[in-house]
Amino acid sequence: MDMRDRRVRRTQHSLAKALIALTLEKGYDAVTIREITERADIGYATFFRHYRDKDGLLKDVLDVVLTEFIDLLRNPDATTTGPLLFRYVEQNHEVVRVLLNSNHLRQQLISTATQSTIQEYNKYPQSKIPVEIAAHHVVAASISLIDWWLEHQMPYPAEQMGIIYEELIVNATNGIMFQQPE
Amino acid sequence: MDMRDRRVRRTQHSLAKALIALTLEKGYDAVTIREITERADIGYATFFRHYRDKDGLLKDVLDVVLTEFIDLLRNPDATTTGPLLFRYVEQNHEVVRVLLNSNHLRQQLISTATQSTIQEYNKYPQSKIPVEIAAHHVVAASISLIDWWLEHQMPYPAEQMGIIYEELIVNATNGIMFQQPE
DNA sequence: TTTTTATGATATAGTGTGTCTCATAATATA
DNA sequence: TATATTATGAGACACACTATATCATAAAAA
Repeated sequence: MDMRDRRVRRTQHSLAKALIALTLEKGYDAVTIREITERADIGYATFFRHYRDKDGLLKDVLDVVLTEFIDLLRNPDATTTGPLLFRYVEQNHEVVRVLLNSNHLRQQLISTATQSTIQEYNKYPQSKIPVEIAAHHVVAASISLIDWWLEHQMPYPAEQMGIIYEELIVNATNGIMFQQPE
Repeated sequence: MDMRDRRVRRTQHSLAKALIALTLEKGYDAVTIREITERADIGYATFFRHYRDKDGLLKDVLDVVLTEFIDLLRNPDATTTGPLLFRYVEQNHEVVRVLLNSNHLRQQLISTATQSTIQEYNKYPQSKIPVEIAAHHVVAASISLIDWWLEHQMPYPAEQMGIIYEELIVNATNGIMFQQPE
């Protein structure tokens, strides 16, 4: 499919917008391809000329955000600040909600970011707690916190959530992992 | 359906075992009712004489474990010890894996246990971090840790996981929530 | 042994997926 | 602008799964 063709861009854009809207309304699993094409006002068969199945469309929609998001979640030391992370989530809140609603992509996000964090932790002295567990804990807890925030209609500002994130997750874990170096 | 009838007990038990086995093999969502009845060697139509749908069977299978599990997850202060929690998970690891594999029941577990934990936290002095956030953090992180342990074939003994749970989650969070009372 | 009832087998209607074909309209290109 | 290209819409189709209904039979309770 030639993305320079205006029709192709229009079709894929309509399908993407419909998937996001429907997923926010009733959850990813409950959305059917028929509904997507009806909402997008696109022929049913046309869907399969662009994507293998529903997951194919989802992957395409979230490709960019998934990469950026993983970058923000790795290195939970000094590289990324909490407020930065939560401002990003706020700006992309619809797409991030769709992302976290998908079991498969959520797990992919966690395992990729965990691997990065393990590398980061291995640079520093060890602790009683296995690095793989601490890394998974930090990443999974971060996603849980973001998920809670989005599912509760973002009741606190992004700056405050960023500070809470740093205290409750980053500092709390680092305090246990890297206790007084001498 | 009369549970005193031997045939009823046999049918429901076969369906339950088949659901657990198939879910562990390929994930809950991928399991069809046809597969369940074939694996259980039960007529397809018979399934619906006992359960409305797949979720109905799942609910029945996990009813007891869900209740016990919620009790173990609430009150993360002194009532439940980490080793006790992880020994329980170990003894019921197959059913717990099925439980955590279901989006719906996982969320129900988190929100119920979170509510209990909020009550517990409200007995003590406040902190900069909202109680609802801290409670959700503790519960969600506990489940993430358990999930990691089960999905990695329980590489560490339950006792050690219990200690890690207390350090990484309970103590770390309480240390931030209830900093020196004087 | 007799009565009750859960089960198996089968048919059926409804819904969603994924593929295919053909006429048409939108687009790119010369 | 004219022409060739190609994405689209509409419809038919095979397939899989859900959910319900019926009836003879086997298993259980009484």
